[in-house]
Amino acid sequence: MEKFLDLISKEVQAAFGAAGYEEELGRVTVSDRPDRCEYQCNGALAGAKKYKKAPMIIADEVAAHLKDKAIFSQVETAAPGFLNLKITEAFLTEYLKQMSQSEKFGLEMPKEPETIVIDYGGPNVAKPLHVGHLRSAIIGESVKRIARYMGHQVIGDIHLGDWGLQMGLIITELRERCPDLVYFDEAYEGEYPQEAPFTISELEEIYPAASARSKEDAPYKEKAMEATFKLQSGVRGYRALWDHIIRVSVADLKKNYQKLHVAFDLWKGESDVHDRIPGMVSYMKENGYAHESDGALVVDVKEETDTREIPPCMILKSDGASLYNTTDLATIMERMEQITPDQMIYVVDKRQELYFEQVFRCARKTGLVKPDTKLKFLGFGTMNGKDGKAFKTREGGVMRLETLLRDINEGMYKRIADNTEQEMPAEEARITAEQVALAAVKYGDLSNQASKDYIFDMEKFSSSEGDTGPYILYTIARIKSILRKYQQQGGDESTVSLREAHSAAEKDLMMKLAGFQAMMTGAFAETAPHKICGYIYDLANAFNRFYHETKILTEEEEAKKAGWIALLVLTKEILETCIDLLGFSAPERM
RNA sequence: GUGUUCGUAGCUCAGCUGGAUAGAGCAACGGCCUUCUAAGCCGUGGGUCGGGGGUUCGAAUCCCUUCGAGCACGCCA
Repeated sequence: MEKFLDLISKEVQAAFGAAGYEEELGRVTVSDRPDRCEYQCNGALAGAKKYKKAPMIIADEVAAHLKDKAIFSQVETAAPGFLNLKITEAFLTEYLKQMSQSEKFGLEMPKEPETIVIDYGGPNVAKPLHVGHLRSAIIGESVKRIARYMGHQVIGDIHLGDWGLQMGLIITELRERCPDLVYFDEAYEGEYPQEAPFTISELEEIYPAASARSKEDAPYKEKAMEATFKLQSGVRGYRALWDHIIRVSVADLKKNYQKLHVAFDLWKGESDVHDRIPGMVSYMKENGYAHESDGALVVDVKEETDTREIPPCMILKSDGASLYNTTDLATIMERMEQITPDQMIYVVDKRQELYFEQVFRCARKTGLVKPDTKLKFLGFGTMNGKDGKAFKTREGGVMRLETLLRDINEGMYKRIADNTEQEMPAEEARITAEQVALAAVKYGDLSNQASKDYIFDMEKFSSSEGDTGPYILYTIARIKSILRKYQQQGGDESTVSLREAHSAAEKDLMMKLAGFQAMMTGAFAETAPHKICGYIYDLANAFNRFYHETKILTEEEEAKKAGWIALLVLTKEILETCIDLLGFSAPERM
């Protein structure tokens, strides 16, 4: 289905053409002045210079060609050259009917779907998730769902930090504590135990301990580096231990991401491309891309148009070891081989922008990707506390994600338990609390532009007043409640049909619904989940206004009531679709 | 130092491919429940869009400059 605005624009563009002007000028937008019109076109103003004519004259000429068009109920011109339009109820209603009968509300699917890899999450194994991981997960998940809904083939890759010194540190610390473990017996040739010699809680304690010690204890750090080397060169016992670390850790990560409604298609990590690195490095050397600089191996990525010096992309450190760049490039190489995506999107802290610029340029220059493969950096800002500084616990430490979510859930549970309006069993209250809490957190994050820092204010996010997740859920729960009662009255949702609006509020709601496709297209094109938030907030407002002035279930005229029910169904479906794209869901009641 | 992002109401944020009177929410104040969820709705007050200059018929939006804040700048990720 064509977008609503495009259909209107088409008419106006044709009118511009008929009046002897270029059709491009006829682009229509939603009105800035709802007191005067519903849609507006500024083309006459834009065309005034080109045609050396007063904009008002152009506007009047175009208006003359629009007067008898069936889709407009009002065509007016206003100084200095605005074209003010209102559309007919019939046209709007017909459009919404088609929308409600179409797959994905008539959203047009791409002729050639893209394959897109989204790299987000990026946790390290053996380390608990903390609030720093929240944004990547929330934004990445939403971007993934949006792209998928738009008809593309999307693969989410968690890209674990599962290689390197951190692993050596854990192994070293384990060896200090339990030197008798069979994994450290180099003479051992038998099978290693199935059971890991540690739990996730132990693992989470071991890493920080080892990390802290390595900073003060040089010989210890030596051992850790040696352990890292042994692991990477494939020493059996170390690999077996590493396998345990990964398994225990991944199981825990899955559990935690599941609570966030975040699901990855690929659980790849840095270790997956380890074997590929030597080949990639020699490829870069042999083809003259890489050269030595201060002992390190680098690829120059400067370009003439640069306004500043872009440092070269380092492939190997001067001690010959690989680094993050190396595994990232090797990962790109592997993806091109195995998936051949049209686009790769990295949802990463914005402070890494320069770094990724180097990696992308290097990948392009060395032919790791095709010339038309898009590499996109989606950098997000910092999550700050109410003081405007980086979000911390009261004690000043890094807050674990689990702790944060637990606190929010508890607060929300109390809120529900205290609610006298809706009494619900404890079990339902618990599930509802989790749903509302997740909506609060995600909406609070996603309603801000991803690239900006934002203030994480849980009190504000979990309030149902204003532009918040709970407000959206409340609106949906309200609609669901009416639909339930309608069924109890013996009504059948599946047979109802939309009717023309009887009030301004109803028409406004209908026009908001009609804007769904344009909004989705924009949100996808700009990888901007906050546009969905803005849209559903407007939509929820429009619905609540309509709700307050309209008594639906007590309406005596059955056809009228059925028309409203149809409108509610469509509103609910669009709201639920949108929140699903944001990564949360609504309860039946709250 | 170089580069980059940002500066919009008391607070938190939209708007930024130039268009009419710069929008929300919170906070403040005032209304609306014997009828579909008041976690709601309606209303009032509140702004030199950091400052200055420029381009334009028209600038929060584009350009320059200046002040202020954040961030990044080869062997971390």
